[in-house]
Amino acid sequence: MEKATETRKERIQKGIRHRREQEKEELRQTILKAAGELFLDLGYERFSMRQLAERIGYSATTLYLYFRDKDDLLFTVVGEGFTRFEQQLATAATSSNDPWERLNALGQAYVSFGLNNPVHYQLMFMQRVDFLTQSCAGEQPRLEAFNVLQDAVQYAMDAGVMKPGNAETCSDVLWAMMHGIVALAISIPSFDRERIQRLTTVARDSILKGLSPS
Amino acid sequence: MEKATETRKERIQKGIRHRREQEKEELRQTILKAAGELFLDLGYERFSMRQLAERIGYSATTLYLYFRDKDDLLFTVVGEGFTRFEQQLATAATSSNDPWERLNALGQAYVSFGLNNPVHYQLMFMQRVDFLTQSCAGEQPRLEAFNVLQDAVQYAMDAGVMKPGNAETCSDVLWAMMHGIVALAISIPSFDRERIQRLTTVARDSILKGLSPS
Amino acid sequence: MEKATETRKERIQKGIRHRREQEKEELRQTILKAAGELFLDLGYERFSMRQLAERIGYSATTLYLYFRDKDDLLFTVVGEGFTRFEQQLATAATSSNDPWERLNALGQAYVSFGLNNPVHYQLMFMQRVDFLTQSCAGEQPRLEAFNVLQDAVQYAMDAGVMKPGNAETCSDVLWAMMHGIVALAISIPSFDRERIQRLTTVARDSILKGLSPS
Amino acid sequence: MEKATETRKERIQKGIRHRREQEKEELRQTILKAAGELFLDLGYERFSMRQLAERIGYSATTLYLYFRDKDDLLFTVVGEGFTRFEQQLATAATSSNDPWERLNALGQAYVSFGLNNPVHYQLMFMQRVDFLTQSCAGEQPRLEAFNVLQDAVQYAMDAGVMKPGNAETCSDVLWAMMHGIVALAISIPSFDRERIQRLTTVARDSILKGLSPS
DNA sequence: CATGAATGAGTGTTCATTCAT
DNA sequence: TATGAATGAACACTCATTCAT
Repeated sequence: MEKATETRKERIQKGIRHRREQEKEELRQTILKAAGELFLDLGYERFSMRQLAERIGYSATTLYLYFRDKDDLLFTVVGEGFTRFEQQLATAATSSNDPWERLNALGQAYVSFGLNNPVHYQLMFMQRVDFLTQSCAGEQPRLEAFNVLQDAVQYAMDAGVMKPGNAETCSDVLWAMMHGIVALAISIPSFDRERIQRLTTVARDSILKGLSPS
Repeated sequence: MEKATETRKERIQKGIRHRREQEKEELRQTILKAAGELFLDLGYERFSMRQLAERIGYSATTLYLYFRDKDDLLFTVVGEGFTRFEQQLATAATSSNDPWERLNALGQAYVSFGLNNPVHYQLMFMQRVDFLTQSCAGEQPRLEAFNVLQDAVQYAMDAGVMKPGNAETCSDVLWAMMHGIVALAISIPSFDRERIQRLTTVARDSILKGLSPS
Repeated sequence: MEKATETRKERIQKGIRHRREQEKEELRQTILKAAGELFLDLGYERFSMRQLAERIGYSATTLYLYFRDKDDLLFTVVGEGFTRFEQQLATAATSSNDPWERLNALGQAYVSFGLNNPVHYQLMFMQRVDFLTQSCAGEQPRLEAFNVLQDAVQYAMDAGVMKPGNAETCSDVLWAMMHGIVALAISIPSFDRERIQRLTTVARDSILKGLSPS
Repeated sequence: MEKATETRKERIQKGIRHRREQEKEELRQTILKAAGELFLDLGYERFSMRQLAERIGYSATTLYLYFRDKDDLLFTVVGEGFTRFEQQLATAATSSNDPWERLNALGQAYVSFGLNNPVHYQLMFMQRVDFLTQSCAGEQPRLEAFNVLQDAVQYAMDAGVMKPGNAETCSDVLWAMMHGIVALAISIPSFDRERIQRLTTVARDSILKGLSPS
């Protein structure tokens, strides 16, 4: 009977623990979400822990229960962005077996991610590039996300639809093109949606044609 | 003799005045140089007048003898960069009458400027784009520097060596390509000199081929 | 029993909360008191938050937990003074139905307030008169405190014990007399208690006699 | 002949010296005048040596050739005010042999000085009373300026037109009345010229009547 | 006589962070 | 778990003042 009681207690405790963890995770997500919005509102430099706390209705101290310090919070936000980024690239990379279509999908995914997540994109590729290059403890370097691009290039070369050459270099060209587009779109107000659309289209056609075997 | 003496005095005073102005100008340049580096190290917001002062070995107060405030200092740094940038683009734009060579020269000039002046480039195009878009008092908007690029594109289209289309869009494609190259080169350490060299070469060949009439 | 325990907990928590609020209020009052003294010592502009902090043995940052900024702090100090001032005048104004006694009581109250609260008086009427004239948000202008004086004058005129005339002007005369006495008493050390006493007595007798119907 | 030559030299030097002293004195006066205006424009606290220098077109350093420091300059400005103040009171004190007219003239002179020289009056009697009470080296204390007032009161008492009593106290009453009027006029915007005029008239009539023998 | 260059001390204010509860 | 209280460090900027020339 004692055993049973203990089991029951355990079960209850387990349940409580589970609920608590869930609640904790929920607040954590709330913080991360609000942090992203605040970055968007105030820009990277003006972002402050106090304002973040005020926005979510908790005390500033509470934030430190979930993140070691400001950089830890920031790193997590960026990390989240990378995860989504990698997922979307990976999805695009497997969307088609046609080499051109695959590359096209990758480009589309890249630019879309940048335009739809300007805050994260800026943090990841423009303001805190250090997070990109120095991998966090125990994880693969974030830079490897671009292997899928290089693989797709190699795939296209092997298939003979792209003129042969250094796959890394070709991949770099594509990356530079995409990054240039997103960076300009994010930074410069006069690049409105339509101008970006035209730019993207012509860039894609040109670059693909340029990389085709002559 | 009195006259002569006075003349000598005058000459001496002139010399002194000249030396003083020169010293003043030297310190001004020292400040600007150090400011650029510090801006690059820390970003705009974290850049601090005190740190700058300490770095050049002067008191913080002294900085205000040379620049009205932080923004004035930054604006001057960026402004200098723009002036050099525009000059180099303009030189490139008149270097040849052959449309392709002209575009090529422009691209070369753009990328070279970025690689040789990473501090200014980041400030101009990556961190304080607001200075690019909102022209300073009484001057043309800095954005017009890119008219030379668009003009060169139009020139190539008119000459029939580039496939016809929207000159602005084609110019945007070139700009995005160049900006992407420079931005990656500046931000990401693994982009060493040779990798950039290969990237630049392939990018130029591809993009020009891609924009040629089919 | 559980219930009882909870109740006890609650009572304790309530007590703690109460004590905290009390401590907080105490520090607030400490700040206000020290601020008044420092304002008086240094004048408004030379008054500094840092010096105040040092004087009360707290860090400067702490002050901002209790007052939004320097002006808020000052405004609170002055506002407190006004409240007490108005109360004392109001009490005096209702102390008697005899017109002369009422005026006398008002004068007594005014001068007493000034002599007993030199810090507040100086802030209110000598250094930050702007707070007097421009009413704070949503409140009546502080200047209306003097309506009681003018009313008492009108009351005396209506009763025929004061020679008829412009009530505002007569009220101004009384105000000027009282303000002059307090200002000299506060500012000039050689005006000791006895000299002030003699001055006040003669001033009262003279001014009342002077305002009587001939 | 040598002697004559020397005499001539001396005369010339004397002349030069004289001219120099004159120029020096002129600049000194220029500074003092500008200082007064700047006090009026900015108020006592915001007054700054740099702005004063800029206003007169000299370098800030130059001010220190004429005044030891800011307080010295301030003291001189106040001292000038006192000199004018004393002169005007003295003139009024000798304007008539009729006791009432003399007192009246003194009151008029006092209030006029305050209204016409609000900057100096504020410095002298409201903001830097320390200059009033602590006499500067080798001079009589400024407070003695009020002896003329007390003498006039005594004169009136001796003549039997003012009710007998303590001359100092009666003088204090008059001073308080006058100071109150000027202080309110200077500090409170709603005291416009006409209101002050009415106030002054009634105050004079009342106080004089009040002080008359019953 | 006059000044340009320079500075230390100080201002109000915000920040990330800690600690006791 | 959450927080209120508190703080040291830093920020941009202004001031009165000095010193060599």
